[in-house]
Formats: sequence, structure tokens, C-alpha cells
Amino acid sequence: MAARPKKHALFEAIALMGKAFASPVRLELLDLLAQAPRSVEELARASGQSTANASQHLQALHAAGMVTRARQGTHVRYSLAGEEALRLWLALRDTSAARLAEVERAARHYLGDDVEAISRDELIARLARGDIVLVDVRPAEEFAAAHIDGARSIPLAELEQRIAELQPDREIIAYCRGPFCAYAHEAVRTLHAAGRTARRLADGMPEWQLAEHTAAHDKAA
Amino acid sequence: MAARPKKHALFEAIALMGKAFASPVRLELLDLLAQAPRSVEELARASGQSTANASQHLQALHAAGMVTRARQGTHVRYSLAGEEALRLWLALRDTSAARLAEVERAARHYLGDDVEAISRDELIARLARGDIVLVDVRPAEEFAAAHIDGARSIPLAELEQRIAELQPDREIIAYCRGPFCAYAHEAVRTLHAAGRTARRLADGMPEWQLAEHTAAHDKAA
DNA sequence: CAAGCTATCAAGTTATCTCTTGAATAGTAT
DNA sequence: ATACTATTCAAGAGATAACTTGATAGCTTG
Repeated sequence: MAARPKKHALFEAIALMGKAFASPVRLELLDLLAQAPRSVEELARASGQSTANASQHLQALHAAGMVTRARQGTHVRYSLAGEEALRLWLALRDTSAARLAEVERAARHYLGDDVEAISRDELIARLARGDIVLVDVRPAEEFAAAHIDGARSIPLAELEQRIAELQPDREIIAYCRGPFCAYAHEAVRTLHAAGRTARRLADGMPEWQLAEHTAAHDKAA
Repeated sequence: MAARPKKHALFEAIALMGKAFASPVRLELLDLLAQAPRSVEELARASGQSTANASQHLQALHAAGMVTRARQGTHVRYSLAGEEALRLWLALRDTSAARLAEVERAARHYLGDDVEAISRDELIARLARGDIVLVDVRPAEEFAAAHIDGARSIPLAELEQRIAELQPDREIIAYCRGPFCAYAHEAVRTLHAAGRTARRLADGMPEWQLAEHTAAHDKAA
């Protein structure tokens, strides 16, 4: 018999993955990895951590089965461990936003004044009509890793200088890392200040990819 | 400016929910609550914790937005915080099983020798034909809280004495709390030992409920 | 093979988490 | 009111976790 210790071992094993989500630093690393695979150094810089600390957290994420890693010469490239891991992170993020008022509050505080958004479905329709300009305002490496078909890359830092590149008669749709990323909000404010018509996509790249993948899967079935 | 502290506050708020999943005790409490709402005392007993410790963990789960509570006279009844919370817990459980070999191993070790299972779809078909007996082998309170339509309740502890109640010419399908619950496995072994034909449902009550709800939702749309 | 860079390791400090114990609180029943 | 029960609170000991610092190991390049 002795079922309890065995049951306890099972929950303990699951909790190893759970621990991945218990630290804000690890969540930020997951969020960055949801955009693109990166080296330890890049992740450390992007998350404002020391290299050693980032490395330790990445190892914890690896032990938790949430990321994979591969040596590439002198670098180690960490990636999110497949679509499952991405789904789990997004589910936690969205559920926490739905159920914890503090998450909502912190998000509003970080994102600043709300900016008009358009849904994925509407974006698909407008892309089909071809009467908009779709701009990816994330850093160039993230665009390089994956982007929405038909988008052009103008990292937020360059946007103000490069507004002239955007066809003046068209509405501009900006997107970034997701609903809790400030880049698209900021981009739309910048574009409005320059007198352009602009909105943001309500969510970002990872959500778009997941939806595409799910749609392809449904069609196959 | 000063975006980093604001961003950090956002991840910190999300991590509050993440912490819910970082302790095996809390996971077991979530797993119990996925079956039925319960009082602190019942949860403490069922999880093998002291009342004070269970209470503390339940408060952590409450702060994390994963459970709700309501005073009922002298008791406090804790419940899982809606379908969202259930989905998140099941997603973590399943993803950890898929990505962490140790979870798989611990599950096999806890469940014992594998026992033939049937899928939800097959169960639906067999229920429609009416040529099986569906048995809920969870504790009676859990059956009372929710069960699959058409099932009868025979808690595992009583099964051996009550096999005669089950129509002898029919195959028996046993189900319990989910794929990582040992009750259905154990029930099928007991039934086989008594010379009956029996299989287990591959998953359990909460998964059935979610699937039903999703199906209803799809139909409405 | 020596220099230079990236990532990890090891050790130590501080903070956080877990569980226990004993007391306090809130509601019920006598 | 008083006793009783379920839950929570408060405080403390012991175990983990987080971050820093300085050293080490693995690749690449000259």
C-alpha cells in the first residue's frame, strides 16, 4: 500500500514545473522567449538581470521542462519548449489578469492610456482588403524570428524617424509582443502625434501564431 | 519613463498566481477542489495536513485568485475559482506530464499496472447504446457534487462488497478523479479479480465537465 | 596554444516559504 | 451567557530560494 508517499511524489514532480511560474524574473524570461529564442546574455540584458542570475533562472526553467537549450558555438540558445509551454504561459497570464485585480491594475499602469485596438479577425479582414499598413514595432531580432505575414518591421525606437516610409493614405496597425506589451500602445501614440490614423492589434505575435496553428489543425481535422 | 519598475510590478502580480502552483500541498488541494467544494477540515484530512497548515495554503490559493470561499455557519467552504482556474490546473498537470519524465514516472508508480482505458468519445457512444454500466468510484460527497449523467456511485471502499449490484451481463466502466487518480485503476483490478469485464475511463469528472461545457458552447456559437 | 568571450559553478548572505504550536476569533447550540 | 467547534492568527524554527561575487569550464579565433 503506502499510497500517500507515492501520491505526494507525483504532486512534487508537478510542482517542479509549477515553480517555474513562481518568480517574476522567470516569468519575464518566459515572456521574452515567447517572442524569440535567445542567448543567456541577451536574456539577461533584456530582463535587467546579471548574467549569472539569468543563467540560474534559465536552468530552473529548463529543469521545469519549460525551455530547451542548445549550444551554438560559444553561446547557449534558449527556446520555449514547444507550443505547450507557450500555451501554459499565456493561460497563466490571461487567467491572472482575469482573476487578480492587481494584475489588471499593474497592466494599466504599465501600458498607460488605453489606445484603440482591433481584433485578430478584423485584422485578417483588413489584410485581405489590403487597405492598411501593418507594422511590427518589436526589436528587429524578434521580427526576424517570426512575424505576421505582410507586416513590416519598424522597431519602436526608430518609428518616429521613419513615419514617412508609411503610405500616408492608409490606416496603420501596430502590433508587438502581446496585450501586456507597451510597444504597440506607444507606437500608436507616436503615430497619432504625427497626425496619422493608427490602431493597435489587441494581442501580439505569439497569440497570432497559436491561432494560426490551431486554425490549420482544425482545417486538417 | 521608468518603465522597468512598472513592468516588474506586472510580472510580480502575475507571479502571485504562479506561486499557487509551486507547492505540492497546494496542488493536492487544487486537485481535491477540482472534484468538489469542501471545508478546511475536510481538505486538511483528505490531504494529510494539519488544519492550520491547510488553512494557510488555502489562504495563499485565495490570494492567488485560484479559489473562492464562503462562510457556511461555522464552516468555510472553499471552491475552485471557476472554470478558468480548473483549466489552468489541468493544463499544468498535463503539460508537466508531457514534458517532465519524472511526472510520468511518478504517475506510473502511483497508479500501478496499467489498466485498459476507453476514451470519452467511446464512452458517449456506449452510453447511447446502453450496453454498459458506468460506475463512479469516488467518495460519495464528490459524486453528490457532480457526476457523469447515467453513472451510479459506488465508492472504491465499498466496491468489493457491492459487485453483485452490477448487472452481470454488462461491461463495467469505472471512472474517478482523472487520469492521475488511482481509484479507477484499482476498481478495474478488483472487478477483474471478481471475474467481471471492466475498463476505466481515460480521464475523470473534471475533464468530462469541461468537455461538456465546451461542446455546449460550440453548439451555441 | 594563448587570449577572449560566454555560460556555468560554488559559496555565502539575505530574504522568503513551510510547517508547528498555542492562542484568538467567529459562529452555533445549550 | 457559556461551552463548543471550525477557522484563522501570530510567532518561531528550519528549510529553500534569490541574488552577488569571484572562480572555472567550453568554444573560437588569432
